Amino acid sequence: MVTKSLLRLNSAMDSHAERRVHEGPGLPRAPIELLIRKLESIGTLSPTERDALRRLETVRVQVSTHHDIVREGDRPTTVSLLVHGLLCRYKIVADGKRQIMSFHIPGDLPDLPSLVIPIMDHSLCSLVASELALIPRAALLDLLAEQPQLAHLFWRDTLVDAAIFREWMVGIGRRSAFTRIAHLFCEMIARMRAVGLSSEHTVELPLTQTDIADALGLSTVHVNRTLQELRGAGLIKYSRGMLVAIDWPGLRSAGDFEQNYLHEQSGGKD
Amino acid sequence: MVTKSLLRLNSAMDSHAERRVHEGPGLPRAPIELLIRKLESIGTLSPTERDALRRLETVRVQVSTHHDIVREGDRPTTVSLLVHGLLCRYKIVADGKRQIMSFHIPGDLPDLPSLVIPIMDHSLCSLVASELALIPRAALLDLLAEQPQLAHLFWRDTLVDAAIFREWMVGIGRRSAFTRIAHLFCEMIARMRAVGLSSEHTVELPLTQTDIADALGLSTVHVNRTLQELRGAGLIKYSRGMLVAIDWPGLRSAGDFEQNYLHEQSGGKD
DNA sequence: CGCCCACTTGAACGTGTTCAAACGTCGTGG
DNA sequence: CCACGACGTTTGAACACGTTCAAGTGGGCG
Repeated sequence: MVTKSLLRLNSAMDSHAERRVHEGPGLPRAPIELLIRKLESIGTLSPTERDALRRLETVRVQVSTHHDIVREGDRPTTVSLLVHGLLCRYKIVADGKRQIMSFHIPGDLPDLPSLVIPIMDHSLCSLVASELALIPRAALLDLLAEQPQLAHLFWRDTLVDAAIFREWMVGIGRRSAFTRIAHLFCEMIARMRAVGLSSEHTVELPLTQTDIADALGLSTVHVNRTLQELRGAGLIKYSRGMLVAIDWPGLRSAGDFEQNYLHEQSGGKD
Repeated sequence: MVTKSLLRLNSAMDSHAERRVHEGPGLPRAPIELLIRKLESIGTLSPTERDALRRLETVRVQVSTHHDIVREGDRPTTVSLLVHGLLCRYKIVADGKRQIMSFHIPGDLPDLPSLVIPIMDHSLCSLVASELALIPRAALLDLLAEQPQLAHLFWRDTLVDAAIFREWMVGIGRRSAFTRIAHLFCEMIARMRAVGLSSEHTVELPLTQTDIADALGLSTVHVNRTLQELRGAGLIKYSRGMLVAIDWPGLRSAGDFEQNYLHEQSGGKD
């Protein structure tokens, strides 16, 4: 189901739902450090490259829940780095159903593809109130032209992205609802661990059951019942946006989860 | 269903199912010209870039039906350019079901991602007897290091690839079998038109019903019945590997097909 | 306090699956 | 030349996983 808020016509660039703050040096949790950590989770950065990244200037933006950051057909002039919150890519099909194609956690650059393919073929929206750091497209293009190894790493990031799409396709096409949901939870936990956003097997994942349904091609009713099964099987606890994998090995095997497609640099810890 | 042939243990590099021919100059239908046409369908090439591409040396290889060209876990040392035939990317899930994630037509570089992510997270196999031109990985890396614009275009190619994954996800997740199959046919026709492999709305597409089922997350039985519906609705003819869109506008609307996600350079003709 | 939204539950329904069998075609070998 | 096997396609019938519709509960926030 598509919510009214998803269809609002205000664009990210002129919305009152945003608050913009120019980023000075020395602010806590500097966005670029998050990006560096993300890039280092899938590859290596030289000190020169790290410094070059740190010289990027960004504009911090706050967006409210269910705010479209970019929309299908847009030609964004900035690339969004997610600092805090949760985003998703989605498309609406002919009869109004929504398909979510990916979730994005802090450190991600969900509209990085627009650097190379200027026109968006899908929309990007916040699932909770979130904070972004906008990187001007031109500045990033200049940086990548100067630093070919960095360009390679950004390319790599978009390829890991594609690998995640493929894995979701396998799930939607060939796995049961139970396995699909377990797999999604494994993936989100693994990705968050890789960038330090998880303690033990607990993560903050404020998805509604509708979000999960739209991501996995299910109905909310069935998601609800399947979540109860997962809880009943002693695999997870999940309430008020906190997901705990009580039985991590059990969840992995229930979800048929093989971490290799995430292409993490320093192989997972378990 | 997974066929025995998909599980054979011979690898592309040592199989008797291959015949290798070193590529001399002046052979008819030079593989690189195909690649150039493909790249020009999604962007522009300068004369310098075209010449640089033409200096790539390739090894021609023939592979038989259902031959694994690269397999999950491999680290290929060449990048495959499909010259003739039809390939697919696939994964096998825990209970033995196969999910096909993409089809590849002549001009495609299905394992291009291995240039940047050396280890394969899925397999690549031929659906009919096919011909490849293998480009040494190192040579291609050198070329892209010298020609940043060309590197951008290859990046772009992998991003269009990802856009196709997303569109398939939407289909598998949120569209009916009828719409899904119609959409697949539209996509294949559009892609083949873009590289000149289609006359009118007729294409050679030697897929079995099992291939279609595994690509769209359906059973072969249901694919069979849905194909009969598509024929009955006067939208297509499809036999012996030749697909004809009798009613192209009808097929497009039945398939909820919006061409934009293919990001073709010179906007489709209809 | 009252509304909105997310979650939960029940029951009927339907799209697509599974199992089973038969048919046609093509290539191979006796 | 025909018998045979392999494979793809077609059909029937029972079944199941997940959907849809509908109603009601619960919590957070203005």
